[in-house]
Amino acid sequence: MPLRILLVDDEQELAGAVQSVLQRQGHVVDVSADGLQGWMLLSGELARYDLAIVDWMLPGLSGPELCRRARTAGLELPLLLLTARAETADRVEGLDAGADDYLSKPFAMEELLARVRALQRRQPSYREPVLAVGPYRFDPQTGLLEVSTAGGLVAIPLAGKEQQLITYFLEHPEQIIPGSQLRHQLWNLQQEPVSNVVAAQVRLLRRKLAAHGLPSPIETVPSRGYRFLARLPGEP
Amino acid sequence: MPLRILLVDDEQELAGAVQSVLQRQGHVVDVSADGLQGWMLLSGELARYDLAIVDWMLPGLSGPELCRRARTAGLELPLLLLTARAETADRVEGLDAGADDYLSKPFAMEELLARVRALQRRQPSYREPVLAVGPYRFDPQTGLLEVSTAGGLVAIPLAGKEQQLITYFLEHPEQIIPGSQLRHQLWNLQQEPVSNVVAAQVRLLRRKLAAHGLPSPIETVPSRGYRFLARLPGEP
DNA sequence: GTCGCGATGAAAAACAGGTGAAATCGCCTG
DNA sequence: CAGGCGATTTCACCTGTTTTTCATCGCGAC
Repeated sequence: MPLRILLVDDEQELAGAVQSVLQRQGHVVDVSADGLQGWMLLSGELARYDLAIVDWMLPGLSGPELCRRARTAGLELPLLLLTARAETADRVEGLDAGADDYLSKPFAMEELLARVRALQRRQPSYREPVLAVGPYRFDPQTGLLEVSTAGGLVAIPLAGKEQQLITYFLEHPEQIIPGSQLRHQLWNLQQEPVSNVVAAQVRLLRRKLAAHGLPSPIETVPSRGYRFLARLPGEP
Repeated sequence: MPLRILLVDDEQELAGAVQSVLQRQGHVVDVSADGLQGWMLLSGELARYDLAIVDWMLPGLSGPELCRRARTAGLELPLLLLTARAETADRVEGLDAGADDYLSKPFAMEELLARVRALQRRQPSYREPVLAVGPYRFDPQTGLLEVSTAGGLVAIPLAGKEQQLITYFLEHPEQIIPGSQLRHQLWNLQQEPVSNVVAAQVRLLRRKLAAHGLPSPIETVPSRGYRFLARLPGEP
């Protein structure tokens, strides 16, 4: 439910406000003030974004151009263009460039949020599938993690961040995931590296599982990261 | 996983900070304050770099020019350009010059780290192959060194530096490797010569193998260096 | 012998993560 | 609006491991 959002806008003040509003909604937001840099972030492997909000006028690379590039590169995420102009001609150009929606400044935050919600719902990627790996099954709809053990099925309600965390783990089972990577995807870039949020959150998740009598599927690989084991101790 | 990085930047303070942050990530970093010297290091045989981070404005040789030279010389390592905020207009030039990514100053360290990670992942050489020589097999993914002996297969988990060391040995089997070379590749240049880190680390590795009942494949060639023997004593 | 280089063991330093308690935050309720 | 509540983050501290240093030793070459 929380989205990984890229905001590309060079107007400091507005960008800051939008970022904070979106974050308040629980989303994780990166901000770039430059078109080219925004493109880098979008096309790079830094994080996988669920949505990009792009200003029309940008240094480095214009908004529509950015959209065009994104589409050319085969990126399918929803793109929302911001512009000061309301001309129909512009609108058409923006949509032609691959944007999914369009919002003219000034706009009410409420409207932005509404569009974000709409895009999120409408877009191809609105499948929030149930994630299942080994004995673990997480349903984002209910926020319930179900684990099938020898003794039967255990269902554990997870809190927000715990859900995000387990989602990431279930999407990358058996892989060693550096803590820094988790920090990027679940929290955001441009953040002080001095924080043990990840360790803390991992601990909460482990503890919650333990509270239900389950062994932790999250293994710590010293100095490399964490690994989610797709099987309960005691299976092939 | 740890990279050999060249940082070319003439701003003392920034360079120092970046270096220390990168080192804290386990990377090995050389710093050059001069474009020409940077080029020397990059093109020289002293060390093989996995990544170069180059400032745009440099004495001796400009950042883009350095990139161009590197590409012309057929070097394929990822190049990351640092630019000042104002130079937005000519960023394209940087990319044209062969840079893979760029970052505008000032930037958050966290973002630099993220990009470094991304480049590392994105670049052509993202296959971290399993190294195998004779009876030795090292899987960087798991950090496990597997040795097939007469009695079966022994798997030994290795710590960070041990992994780097064994990697280097497995990449240069049967060759006499001067200690100084190891010090360059695994620690860094411009370091006090008064240190026996290499000997100490070699010893730790030998000891760990011995603890698992294996004879040491690392032979000391007095006053010349070390040699990794690709066979267990008792084979042709 | 003694020089130089590397080996050694012990100790120190640096580090990564884990932990519990406490602070903070957003949100709901009275 | 205050108070409460759970979720999340921070803090200070602890622990085990890894890495480096130090002092010393051994050995072969001169």
